[in-house]
Amino acid sequence: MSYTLLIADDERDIRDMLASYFGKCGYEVLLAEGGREAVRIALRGPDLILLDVGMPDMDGLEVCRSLRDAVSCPILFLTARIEDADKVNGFAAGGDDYIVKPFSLSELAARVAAHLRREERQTAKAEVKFAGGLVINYSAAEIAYRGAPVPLTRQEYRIAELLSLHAGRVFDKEAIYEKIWGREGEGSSAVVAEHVRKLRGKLAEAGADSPIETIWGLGYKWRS
Amino acid sequence: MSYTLLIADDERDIRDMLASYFGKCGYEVLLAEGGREAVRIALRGPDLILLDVGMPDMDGLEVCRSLRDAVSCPILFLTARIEDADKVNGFAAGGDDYIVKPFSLSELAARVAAHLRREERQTAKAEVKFAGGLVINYSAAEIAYRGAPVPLTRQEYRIAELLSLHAGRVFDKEAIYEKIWGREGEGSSAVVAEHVRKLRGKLAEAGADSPIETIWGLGYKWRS
DNA sequence: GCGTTTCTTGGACGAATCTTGAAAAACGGC
DNA sequence: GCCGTTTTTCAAGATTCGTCCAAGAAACGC
Repeated sequence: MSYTLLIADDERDIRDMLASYFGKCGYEVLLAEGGREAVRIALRGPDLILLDVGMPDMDGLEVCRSLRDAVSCPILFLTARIEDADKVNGFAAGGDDYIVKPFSLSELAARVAAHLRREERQTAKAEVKFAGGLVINYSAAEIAYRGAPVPLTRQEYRIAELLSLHAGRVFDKEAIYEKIWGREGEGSSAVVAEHVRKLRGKLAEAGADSPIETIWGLGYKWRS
Repeated sequence: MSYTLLIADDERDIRDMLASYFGKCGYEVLLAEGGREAVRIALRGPDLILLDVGMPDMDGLEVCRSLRDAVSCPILFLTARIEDADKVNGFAAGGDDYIVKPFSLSELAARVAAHLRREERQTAKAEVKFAGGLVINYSAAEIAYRGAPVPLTRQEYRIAELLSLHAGRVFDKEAIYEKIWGREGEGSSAVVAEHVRKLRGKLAEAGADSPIETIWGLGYKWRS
């Protein structure tokens, strides 16, 4: 399961450098060249956002403020401004970390990983009950309906896991494919659709009414 | 609701200074003079832990490792060690932040607040409320009026999303078309107008008075 | 190796959605 | 109040999207 980063910086060199570095680390990378673009792309739901503070069209702080209510992922500022007051402003805008250029890539990577790990720790409960008698045991990778385990294949389970962990959030088929397969693919949407069909079939067979809803033209979501 | 911090440092001056500062900020403060004591007190479940790396009886990293599975709160390292490798070690040990001495109190306070805020955000839904009882949940791609979701099609939702994110700004029809369809088109204005009509219709049907205003000769805007 | 399970791909169908064109209404300047 | 322009409305055709099925490919356990 791969994480998606959104990197927003107006300087092409930095953007490319970060993209290639995190790409090599196994992350999916989305790029934005400016603040407005960052806001738009952020709605695709990255797992973490790296935001340059000084961008010409829309200030990073401003981007952060306008996103804060809409997306819940960690937002890390990158900046050359070193003053305390600047840092405090960054946090006040809703940022989760403030990294001063020039930064070392290893430290940046460690911080990114730490924030992602924290996100995961939040949701790392062994067992979660969902409406309708469905219970998912994430550590055992098992879904049960009224005590009886539902036999799922790997991809089916992973899709259920992804959607259920973010219950209520809409994922389009490409996003699901990228998260689970860790790469982009052309026939991705058909593959995902097929697995969702199987998954629904097995859940229905077990007697549960499927918690996976189709949002026409947008994707799937786990009923919350 | 006041948060409880655990501050672990073997130097009495620093401990007292931090305790008094965060005490004034309204936090409950627990103090530990060494690593072993920190582990013991941490089990009382503070909301956040400030951990000195260099303590005589038990290294901060060690403390962190032994706590990580037991407590899920953020752990912030305080240290004079500035090397990248040290920082990376800190994060690898399960730390959530790494703050180099001498640090400014305002920055430290901002970081503490950011980590606590993040904990809280986990439970909060990502929703934005607009005037007139309209609520948009961007991650669920859903618009609700007085709790009842308004069934929108893809393009309708996207237009609402675009306009609401930049409430108050006027978009002409070509601009909307380019943002959403990602290309230029000739009949674009008619297409957009049609979708806006449908969108208004559905919002009106749900009972909400449409937040989309027509600026004659210029385009549309979301009432702010 | 061999058989079984799981994954992936392609195509057909129906339904939901999008787009288009033309006519009616609204607006603003004069 | 009239006229050109812009917006709104309506209905029908075109397109996209999701579901389903079946068969081939790949991975897996033994």
